[in-house]
Amino acid sequence: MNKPATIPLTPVNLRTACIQCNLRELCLPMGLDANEFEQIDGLIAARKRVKRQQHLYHAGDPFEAIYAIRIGFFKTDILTEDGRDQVTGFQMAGEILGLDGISTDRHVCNAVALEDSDVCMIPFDRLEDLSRKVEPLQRQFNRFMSREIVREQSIMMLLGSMRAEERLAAFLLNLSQRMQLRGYSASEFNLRMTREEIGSYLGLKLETVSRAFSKFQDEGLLTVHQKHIQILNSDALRALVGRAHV
Amino acid sequence: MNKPATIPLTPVNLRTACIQCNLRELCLPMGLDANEFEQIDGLIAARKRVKRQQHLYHAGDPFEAIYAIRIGFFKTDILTEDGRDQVTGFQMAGEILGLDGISTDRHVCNAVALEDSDVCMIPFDRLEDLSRKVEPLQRQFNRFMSREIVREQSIMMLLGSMRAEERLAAFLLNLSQRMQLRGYSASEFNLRMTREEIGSYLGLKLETVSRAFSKFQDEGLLTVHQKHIQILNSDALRALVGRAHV
DNA sequence: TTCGTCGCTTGACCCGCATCAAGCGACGCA
DNA sequence: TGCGTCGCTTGATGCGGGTCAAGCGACGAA
Repeated sequence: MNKPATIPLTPVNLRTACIQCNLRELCLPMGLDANEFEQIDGLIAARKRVKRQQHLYHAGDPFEAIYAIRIGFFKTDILTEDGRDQVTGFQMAGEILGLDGISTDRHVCNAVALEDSDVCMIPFDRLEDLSRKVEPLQRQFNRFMSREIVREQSIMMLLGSMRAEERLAAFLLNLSQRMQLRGYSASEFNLRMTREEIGSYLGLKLETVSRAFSKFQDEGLLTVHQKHIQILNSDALRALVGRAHV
Repeated sequence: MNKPATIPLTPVNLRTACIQCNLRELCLPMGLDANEFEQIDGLIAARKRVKRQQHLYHAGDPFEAIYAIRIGFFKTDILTEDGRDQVTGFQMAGEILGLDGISTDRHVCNAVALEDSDVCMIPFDRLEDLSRKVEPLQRQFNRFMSREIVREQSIMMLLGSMRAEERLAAFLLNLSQRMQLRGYSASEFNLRMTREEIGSYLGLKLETVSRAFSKFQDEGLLTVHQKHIQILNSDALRALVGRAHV
């Protein structure tokens, strides 16, 4: 459990952190008006750079803040003492890390950058204070929490009732959609995670993930070259996910 | 999709709803002091009786309130149009239903009573208003949301990395612990749900659940008679859940 | 009391995915 | 430029749990 060296803080003009951020329509302050933006001034305490493979926080660390991703890509995972390990999510720009720490005042997961990343640190007590004053912020925050609950429910559905290829198809479509939301191509992108991490997230072994990729490629649904994915037939992927079980 | 008749409202002295409730140390107002209890007066808009097999709400219904269970037992499930169906949780007294509806203003799950039940309806806008005034209520509510996130993460772990018997053992231990928290026996209780519902929750078929019960019984870990469970060796169950995968 | 239904148990069989194993290409480092 | 490592692919084999099927006991209705 060797923790990384202290993460350097980046000095920025935090008074305008959110207003100038081009993610504000995806992120926590989504939908706030100019006046409300003034009020949430000071929500961001710091920016942190997290290099690839570095931890943003560890399971068990005291919970003090949540983090909004400005740039980069993360995974969260849980490693139990008996060696069971599971990726619980992949997060990209505009998404929030650390919500699971609120319940026990300690982080439950590890958060690890899968590429060099940049996050906004939002001290939780400050967020609570502001949420009591700025109603739309309170509402947005509640929605983000609820959205996380819904997201996890859909993973439960996936793990509980889909077979390997359906899971991978669902995973790819989800990634594709989130890339598109951020202005990237929905059909062509680079995976940031390994086959093993995908498998861990989907409840599969890496070999099964690899085989499913190959099968999709053989069937002309997509092309894979290492981490580069090009989706050729997203309808077929959707059909896979949506098809009823006999 | 035949909806049940309107659920009858029970007239009660709602001004003292929480103060007089013996679940207040498990439920949302957990930890509030006398003064704060005064302030959250009016949080409960109504009580609802929900008879066994009746829906409290359906997936797709507009989200207006969350519900605190006073008496009874519920399941939540999702039924997708392609016939995939999954139980996403079982809820008992003091627990909160409906948090997943916040994100989209519509309920995502169905909530069905598995025995005659009694819930407190908490209109969500009223809760948001009060949360802005009563800081400990805000904190408790955030903790409940986060706790739901953590609960679902543990189900993800279970579905992603445990085998059938481990899943059932984890499920029984969890039930047992929650029974105990509510003053019931940890070692002897009646299941409210069918084998099929257990299986759906655990990502297994009902036959597999049944076989695992029989195996546990053969090994002397517990006795099963229909829905009546007596746990004889909870350490062995814990060992099953905790054991490392080779 | 009888009958029908529902939930559960148990057996037989089979399939999807895990497991084990070998090999290969990309990449980083000496 | 060569070598080691890491991530990935692919094949062979086995097993856990899904599927199909039969039967039974508890319970409710007539």
